[in-house]
Amino acid sequence: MAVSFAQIRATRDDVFTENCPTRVVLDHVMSKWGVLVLLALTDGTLRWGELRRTVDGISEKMLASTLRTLESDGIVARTAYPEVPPRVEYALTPRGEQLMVRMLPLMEWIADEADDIVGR
Amino acid sequence: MAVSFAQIRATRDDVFTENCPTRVVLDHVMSKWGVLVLLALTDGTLRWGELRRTVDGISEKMLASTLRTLESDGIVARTAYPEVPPRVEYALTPRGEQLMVRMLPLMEWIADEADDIVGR
DNA sequence: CAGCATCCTGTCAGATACTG
DNA sequence: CAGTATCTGACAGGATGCTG
Repeated sequence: MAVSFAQIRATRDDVFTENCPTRVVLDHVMSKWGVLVLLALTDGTLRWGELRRTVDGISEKMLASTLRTLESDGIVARTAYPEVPPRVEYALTPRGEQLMVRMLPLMEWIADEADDIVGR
Repeated sequence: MAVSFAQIRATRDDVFTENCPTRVVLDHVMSKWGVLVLLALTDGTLRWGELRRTVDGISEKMLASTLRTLESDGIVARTAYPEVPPRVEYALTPRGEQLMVRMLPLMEWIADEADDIVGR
């Protein structure tokens, strides 16, 4: 295995402690809707309505709160154009891209194995 | 970027659809306690009590249900020894190790960036 | 020691309606 | 179009007590 957990723990010993920053980021980024929104943005900028349609089943409320969280974490960038009708675009920031580079192999594996795991 | 989301989507077009296997596995594996338990098991077998102490803040109920889910997904293996007092050990299965190989780089990045993201 | 059964509660998330 | 506001129910999750 390329990197062991002990290695992570060596540089940061509070990964398992409640209320440590790692857990907070973990909850934002690995949340049910968080991953799906990030995944949707991986291939490029999307508008609010496109996101809503792409992430099947997400409510407006959850989309809004997910986007706000990811934006305040500096993972997603929001750009509003002063037009009528309004146009707002969402994209990954450089930090968000760094994140997705690491998350995509994981997603790819899950997508491949899912049928076997759930058992169909 | 090594792998794009479009690439995943090409082999599996239902990633964004509700109630598809991918979403189920995603919910199990990326759940709040799921990741932490998996992380704890990455460096080797642990007993129930060790897991409980390692994953700070987890309740017995959540530990039990998390382990049952991961076991039924074939990601974690449970071994009970017929002794008094009872001894039960949990370890990653080969499938679980495959998963963690892909999750560790992500965890490492999150652990590194967490302080910056949360802003301390 | 390693759990399960039960009860209880707070939060999250869905539905609906409204607005700049 | 891109949201916000409010209400409500469901369920995640905690506390407690018990058992093989």
